[in-house]
Amino acid sequence: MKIATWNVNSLKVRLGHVLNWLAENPVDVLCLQETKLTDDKFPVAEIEAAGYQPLFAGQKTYNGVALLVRQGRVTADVTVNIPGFEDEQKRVISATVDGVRIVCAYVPNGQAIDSDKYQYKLRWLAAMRDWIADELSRHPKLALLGDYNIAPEDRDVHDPKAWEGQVLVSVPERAALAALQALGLHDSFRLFEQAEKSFSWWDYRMLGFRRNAGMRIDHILLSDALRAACTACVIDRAPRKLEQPSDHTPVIATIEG
DNA sequence: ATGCCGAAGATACTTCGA
Repeated sequence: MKIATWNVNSLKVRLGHVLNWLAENPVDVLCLQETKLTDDKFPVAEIEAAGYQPLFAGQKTYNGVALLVRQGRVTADVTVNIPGFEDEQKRVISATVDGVRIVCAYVPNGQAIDSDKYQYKLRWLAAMRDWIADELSRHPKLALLGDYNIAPEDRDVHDPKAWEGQVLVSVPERAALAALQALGLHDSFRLFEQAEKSFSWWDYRMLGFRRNAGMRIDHILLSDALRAACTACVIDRAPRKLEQPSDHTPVIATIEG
């Protein structure tokens, strides 16, 4: 089984990239973030024609998440957002696919340490932790994929000095990510030998991609059972080189069995 | 160089992203 995550920064603009990528990379599940589409605008026909079943929860302008599940996979128990956590913003969609619990998450950005949005980010992450603890008790095979808006370590940041103490790397955010991992979730990317300065997002400004001035903020966390079966995790930089790219690029994990 | 780029709602700019 191959599972992937990609913040597309508008599915309307990036639909062609997504369809081309799926043709080249026929993963079993692709998790999308920042679709920025209300559900009535979701390109259902195009996704189905590409051989995928779409599950989605969107809103106008901001956020929006989707799961594209390869046709033939058995899908059950679709959940939108974090149960019990009141939230207008559409940031989570989950489903059980061939017995694996897939959680697709778009973690709040946080904007700045002194902003309300940062407090919301920390509250959101605490609610996510509590809910995932519950989910793990029901689903030993669980993968939490998405745009975490957190760089776990300094080696995941192009210029740690410049970013020190800022949003995406601050101590409370990293502690919130560590609290998720303490439930028994593992950063699949770090299970394997990886190139230095491996990133999943680059700023559109200041020639970020050309200078490889990026961050690794898109992650695939795997439960113990899935970690044991994981044979690879890679970042695919190719879509970031296309015309009119998303600022994020896909991350893919391979799980045997 | 966070006044930079890009998307979206709107229609002259603003908000937000990371």
